[in-house]
Amino acid sequence: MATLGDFLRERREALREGDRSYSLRQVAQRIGVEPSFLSKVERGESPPPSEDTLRRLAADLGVDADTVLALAGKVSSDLQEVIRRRPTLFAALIRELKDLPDHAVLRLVREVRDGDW
Amino acid sequence: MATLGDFLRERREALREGDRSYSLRQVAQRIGVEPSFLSKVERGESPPPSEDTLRRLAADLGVDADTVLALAGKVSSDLQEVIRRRPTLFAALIRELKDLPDHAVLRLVREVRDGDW
DNA sequence: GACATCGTGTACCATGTAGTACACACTACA
DNA sequence: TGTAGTGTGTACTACATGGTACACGATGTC
Repeated sequence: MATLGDFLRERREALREGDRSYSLRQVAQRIGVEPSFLSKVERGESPPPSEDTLRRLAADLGVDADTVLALAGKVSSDLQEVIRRRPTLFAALIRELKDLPDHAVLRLVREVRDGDW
Repeated sequence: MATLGDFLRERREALREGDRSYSLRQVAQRIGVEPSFLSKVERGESPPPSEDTLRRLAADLGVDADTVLALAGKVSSDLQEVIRRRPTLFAALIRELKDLPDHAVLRLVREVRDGDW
């Protein structure tokens, strides 16, 4: 699995091929941090930004926020809140699904979405 | 919902009815923190302890660790890791289950546990 | 060849986290 | 009636978090 920094830098440089506004400086300005800070984040020299900053960054780069947060070692606060509201219930579920293959979990997601739960 | 401090204090004092070793000081010593710190935690005057400390405390008091962590505004690190490994997949699932009633989620847990997933 | 833009290096900082250390006053009880 | 144990108040601390501020040299572009 790529590191957060590599992932962000690769994505930004890819976008930059077709759009000069994806320079480190301009992205930094759009998401509201100092260029030097974003530079350090992309090179893994700084501990990852806050959830809010990561979300703005993910949005600017057009990538999935949950993925970026995961690479930063974080879990979205809205998911955490769902778990905190019913901790034993969701803990049981997640531990049950821990080792299931993707397709099985996905089947579950669809079942819930389509079924009359 | 009770606060962390109230929950811990009530539980400890209940245990203490039948066992003098559940004084604040003795519990503090068993779980490896200073009595003054545990006192502040029980009165909500200190930000919640670390996950490790909360786990030792939950174990000593014979209560569910996930519940205690939730009251402390935290989510068990092993659950977080499960999500971080497959962030989009688990994010989709959890958001799907967010507003489902307990019995529906529980049914899901059992289905997975018993079925051939 | 001037000027803008680029990424980076260095120094700094406010706030939060997760506690320790120790003295104090009260209660229990033998 | 002393002494052992109880909960609490005050002061302090080391480290992590999440950044800012600004100068620097390289690059590109007109």
